[in-house]
Amino acid sequence: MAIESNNFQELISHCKEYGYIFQSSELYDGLSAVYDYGQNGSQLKKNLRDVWWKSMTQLQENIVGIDAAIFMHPTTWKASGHIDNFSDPMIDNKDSNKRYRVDHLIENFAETLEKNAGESMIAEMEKLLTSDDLAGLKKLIEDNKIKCAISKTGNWTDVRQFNLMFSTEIGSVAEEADTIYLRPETAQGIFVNFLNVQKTGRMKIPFGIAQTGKAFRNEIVARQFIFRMREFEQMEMQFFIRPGTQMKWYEHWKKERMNWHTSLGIPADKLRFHDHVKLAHYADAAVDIEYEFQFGWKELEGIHSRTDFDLKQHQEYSKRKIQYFDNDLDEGGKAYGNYTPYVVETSVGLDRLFLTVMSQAFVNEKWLKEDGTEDSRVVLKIPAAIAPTKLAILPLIKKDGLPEIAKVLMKDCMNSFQCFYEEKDAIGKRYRRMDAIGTPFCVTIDHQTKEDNTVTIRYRDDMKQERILLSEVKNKIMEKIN
RNA sequence: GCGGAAGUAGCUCAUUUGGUAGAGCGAUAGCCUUCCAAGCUAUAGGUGGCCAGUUCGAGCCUGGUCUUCCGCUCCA
Repeated sequence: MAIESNNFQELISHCKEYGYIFQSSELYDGLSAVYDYGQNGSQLKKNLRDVWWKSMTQLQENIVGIDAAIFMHPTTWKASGHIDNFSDPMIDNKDSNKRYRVDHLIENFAETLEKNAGESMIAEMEKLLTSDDLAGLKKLIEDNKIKCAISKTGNWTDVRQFNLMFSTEIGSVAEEADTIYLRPETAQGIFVNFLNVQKTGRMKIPFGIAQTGKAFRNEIVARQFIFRMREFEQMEMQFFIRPGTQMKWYEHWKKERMNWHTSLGIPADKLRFHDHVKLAHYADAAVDIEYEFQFGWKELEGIHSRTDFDLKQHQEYSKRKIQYFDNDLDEGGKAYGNYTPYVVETSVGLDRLFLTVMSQAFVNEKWLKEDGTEDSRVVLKIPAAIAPTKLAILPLIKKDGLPEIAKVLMKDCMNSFQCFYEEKDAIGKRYRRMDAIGTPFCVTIDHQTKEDNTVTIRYRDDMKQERILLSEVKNKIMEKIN
């Protein structure tokens, strides 16, 4: 993969230098793969979340939002399959230092055997996996003389268990405390609330439940800045539908979600669908919307047809009936009656969306001035609707009554959108600072303002300026950010 | 987690074989300035990532550790 690491490095530095993203606990040398959002980053992130929330709830007749807790009953994760499937036994080859998932290693080997021998080996492996017999798995590998593909040796470490879920205790008395997990995905908070929302909201299928929130995964390796973090935020929506209609809705949401990303200003040629070849245990169709980051095409959002797997699992583990009674009539004139709804999920990583927007917005511009010398600026061309600060209000100089006029405008605008006031330094320098944090509009108050009540409005993207009435500033900005 | 590389001021870097750290930019305060960074003055800011060891003496040598980057690996 071609890596333009310089550009990506510049973006990471820029994020820190201009208050977008800091490494967590940097004062204490940082915590690996955990990041904090700074004064500008937190506002951008909030704006992205708000835009998503509005598009998925307010603008949808049949989708409502919830905010489920991060802590959930431990049985949730048994039902969802995370306790069994979210932890993988791994083994390392000591000579090549290559690490394998034990099940992949054995499966690949079994495929090279005759049919019967291979199948009995898989069966043996399944038994050992189910009983968490790590020593037995190692013995199986050694007895069959399974070799590392790179070093060609059988010099293996012990089999070790990697659990991707973080655990902690609930209850302050240690002996009586129960182990609970930090949710590795937000989806289960929706599934366990399906009946609550459906009944109290009198929701009729098809309908959706949306939520945003933190999820936690103890990744073995977490890299690429905020692309893969141990603590991250998901924005997801579970759409509950009549069984048999899943492909229709799957296609519907594929289209909707792709359109949403392009409406955010992400160019279509930097986005693509990537179908999952190997499906997760719950899905009958799955696709990723990928963005072309500097480090390659990577998943931004997942759209999954999850069937009725999750609701059925929770029904089984909770021993409560999770069904929907559908009064609509089918083609034969009969009510559809009771069934477990199918689910189509859309799930986007907020942090990844943030990184996408920043990657797209970050531009290092260079050009020649009239006298032939080079000029440059670093600018974040963040769409005005989501930019952290919308308007900078700048008195040309800090005397002659100009700051007073500027402060009146500031007071008038700050209730409607994020403003920033600055009277220090030359005007060009202030423009550059606003470019660097992505402020789309600057308004400069000068001496002419005192005569005819006009100001200069300067646009970030093309650096063009125009003269407008002071009284029009607020409405003009409101127009541009909506 | 394994292998490789790196870590000096907010940023970019310097400090020629070990002798107790400097610059530019930036920041802050003031002056000057009527529209695209680079006019003047002053000030602040570093226990050289952290902890040990060797040495009379360590930013520089050794070990450990933390973090970052690259490769492997993993990714519901």
